[in-house]
Amino acid sequence: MQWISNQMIQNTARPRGRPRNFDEGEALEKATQVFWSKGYDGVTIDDLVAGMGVGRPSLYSFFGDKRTLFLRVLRVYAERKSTLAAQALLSPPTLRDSIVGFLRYAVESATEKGSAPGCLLGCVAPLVNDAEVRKFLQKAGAATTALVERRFQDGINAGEIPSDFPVTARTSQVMDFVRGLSMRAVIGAPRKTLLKDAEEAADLVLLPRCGTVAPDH
Amino acid sequence: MQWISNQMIQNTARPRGRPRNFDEGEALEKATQVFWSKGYDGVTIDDLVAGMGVGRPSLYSFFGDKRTLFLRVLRVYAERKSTLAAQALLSPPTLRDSIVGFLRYAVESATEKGSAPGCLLGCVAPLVNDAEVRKFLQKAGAATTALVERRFQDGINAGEIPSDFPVTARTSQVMDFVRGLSMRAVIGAPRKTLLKDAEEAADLVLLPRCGTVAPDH
DNA sequence: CTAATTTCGAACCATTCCGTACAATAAAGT
DNA sequence: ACTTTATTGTACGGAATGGTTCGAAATTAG
Repeated sequence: MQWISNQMIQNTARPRGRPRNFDEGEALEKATQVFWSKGYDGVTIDDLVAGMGVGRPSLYSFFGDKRTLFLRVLRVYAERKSTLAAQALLSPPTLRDSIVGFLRYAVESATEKGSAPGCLLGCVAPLVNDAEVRKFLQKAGAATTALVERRFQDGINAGEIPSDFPVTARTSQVMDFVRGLSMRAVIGAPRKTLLKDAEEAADLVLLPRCGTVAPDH
Repeated sequence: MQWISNQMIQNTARPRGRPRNFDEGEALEKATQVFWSKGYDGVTIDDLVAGMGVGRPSLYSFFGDKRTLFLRVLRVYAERKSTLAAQALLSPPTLRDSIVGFLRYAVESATEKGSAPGCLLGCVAPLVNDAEVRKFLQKAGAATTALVERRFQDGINAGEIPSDFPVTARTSQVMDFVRGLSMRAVIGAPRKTLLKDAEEAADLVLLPRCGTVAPDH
């Protein structure tokens, strides 16, 4: 009975020919770092070859050209990041901790040691002059925006904020803060500063409407 | 006495040899557009030659290489923009109009028809991997931050906001909104949306401290 | 009109870069 | 062992790119 063992016990049914010299996931991870640190237009194929540890012909045959690879990188990056963001946003019991956690996560991932500063989705991809990339970014942005908005709604339902809380406005403000904090990370703002500002931003967007400042005289 | 007329009446003392075929200021303006629309790494010398209307050897002899030209473009762009931003910020009599005007200007210049979306300083320059560029951006950012902060202080002195108004926090929040709104312009958000959000952002940052939302249960 | 000065435009060269072709290699199937 | 299949590494041809050279053009000084 041991003749099928390979396919049955493990899922490692060795394909057929010479085995690959790289792990697809790791290679994509490396590619992410390359694009992230050098920007789309700044990377050459040789950068990717060197950074991914994949031979040039293999790169083309498995990942296509630069644009195709970038779109794929973008998708897996967005997938992972969106998961973690949702986790940071939906795990805490209180609304304030959710918003703080969400913004803190944005800052932490934008100032991670060993990665490039900023955010691939929020800072570098927007500058790629490509309709499909733009479309993807709009879609991804709308998705996380919806997530934040829902969290605010839950906060209303839980009575943490009044029912007349301006949810949509505050939601896009949270998103703008994410963008602003990420961009500041890119130009070298220290993590500590950004973390403090993230907290203060959360406090701000949670402020209840209490009568606009008097626009008198 | 008419032999000095050229130098005295006009300031057009024709240098000596063949006259230039381009206006330096206009050429820099065109270069700005090129960098702005294609990003630093995305532009080639030929792009600049085509976009500026300056021959390739002239470009090198008058503006140096790409990096040098970019730094110069950055400086004149920052100069102009900072002037207009200060004007938008300091002209209105009320604090609210100042903040609204400031954010509106950011949105309008980031969604100008005929120019690339976003902001050369806020969106494309940060991605340039260059120490001098980064330093310049930090300096420019600090300068406009100081401008906003001073406007808040004036608002306190004028009694428009309470004296315990958290000036520094709100200032960096205004700056983050500028960045966020600009980035959204880059990914294609319509001007109308951004203008509305700018106004709401101004309302938010002007909100007086009125007790944080209860972090109970 | 001639000489001197400055800029322009075409062309050029070396380098980088992209995408692919081809033979060598490493495995599985028979 | 021999064939088949799949991947790797070298290496290549063509295109693009960066920076410069050089003669022609345009203008002023004498």
